[in-house]
Amino acid sequence: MPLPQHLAAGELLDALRGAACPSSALHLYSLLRIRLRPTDPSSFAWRAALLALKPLSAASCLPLLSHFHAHLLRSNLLAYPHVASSLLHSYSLLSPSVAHHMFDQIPPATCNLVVVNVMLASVCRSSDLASARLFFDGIPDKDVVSWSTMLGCYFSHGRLADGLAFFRAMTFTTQLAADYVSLVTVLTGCASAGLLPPFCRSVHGYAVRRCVPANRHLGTSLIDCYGKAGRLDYASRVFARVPSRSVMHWTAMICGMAMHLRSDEAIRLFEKMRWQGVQPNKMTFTAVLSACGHAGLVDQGRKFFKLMFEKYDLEPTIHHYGCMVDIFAKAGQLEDAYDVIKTMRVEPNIIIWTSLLAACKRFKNFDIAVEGLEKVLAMEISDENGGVYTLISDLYAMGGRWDDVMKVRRLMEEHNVRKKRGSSSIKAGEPRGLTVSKVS
DNA sequence: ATAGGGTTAG
Repeated sequence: MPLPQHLAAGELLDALRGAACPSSALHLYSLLRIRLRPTDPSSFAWRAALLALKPLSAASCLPLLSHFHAHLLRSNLLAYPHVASSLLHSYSLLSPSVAHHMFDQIPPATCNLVVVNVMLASVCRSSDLASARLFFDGIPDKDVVSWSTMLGCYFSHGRLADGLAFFRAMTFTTQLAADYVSLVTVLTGCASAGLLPPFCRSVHGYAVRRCVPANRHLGTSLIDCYGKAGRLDYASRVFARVPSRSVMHWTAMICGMAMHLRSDEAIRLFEKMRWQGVQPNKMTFTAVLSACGHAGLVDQGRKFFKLMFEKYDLEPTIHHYGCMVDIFAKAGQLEDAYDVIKTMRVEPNIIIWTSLLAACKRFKNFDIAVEGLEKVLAMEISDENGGVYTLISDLYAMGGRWDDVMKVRRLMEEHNVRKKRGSSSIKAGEPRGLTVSKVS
């Protein structure tokens, strides 16, 4: 980047806004500081500080950030809540414990609700649900951001019923109007659980009754939620009423179709979207490739996979490779599936190997399974992937490798014991009084 | 006007 020595303060601000890397941001900021030296920290100065802070949380640059922190403290800019909240936000992305420490140092005059909400989000990301709830309960004048942060925390901890109850408490016991972000949060929670359509309908109804302004995020979430809950009719209705459909709307719709095995409709939608000049993104390709997998459309899948990087210049991710392995594996083309794994440019994960192994079992091919068996056994197998042990042991039995069968059976037993103990200890340790009825 | 919560996948 050329040194913009000649730039005026306003132009430096613009350059700072575009700065992508920490060093260029700090460099521009120091130039700006020289420009601003005669004047005291003004609104102009702290705007610059905010812009310089953004790139500092993008990379892992804790030392740089601490350095900048010291400067902000010296120049008294940290007294501005805007600056303090941004710095806290940057810290919380790099190191939650440092963020916590900084929060304790913030003087009361600076610590407004925005600062507190940033800290709440940090606690939600890095602590357990109980600590987050304790922090939330301690906030005196909660606003809609405090509530939606806590709401998202329930869902990210997999506590769907509690999340929904919390949402109801928010709408019934406070005067706060849910905005589109809180609705997107609750809809995403419903969607990830594949919850029954009534939940989506009641959230949708709330949005209509309370005239929450429709925007593309809300529309996308509604389509996504209805689609995943299996109400493709409702999803289509929302989709049809979107004035200018973005790639996110299309993708949510295609995904819903793919998920409920309406593969030909998913593919038709995909082609229609392209025909209307909308550029598919990585998610769109994941959705359409999974549709091909479900329907056993090998050639279509191959075609779309090629299209993705040849026409749209998108680098395949592990999800796309996973879809391709699935497409070949389900069709019994085990060599092709194995070939994808061997040539892919990402490290294959347990899902991908499992997909191949399941097909090897179904099509009785031990030779192709051998490498996968060893790879999977070398991986960390989480409780939710526990079923893979049975698959592995069945495959070894199929190959006549009885020593390995015994070895896996032993691993399985250890795994089961650990699993049982683990889940019971979590239940016992869980705080009880943490229900929404406590919310005033 | 400027800071904080959400973003689709197997």
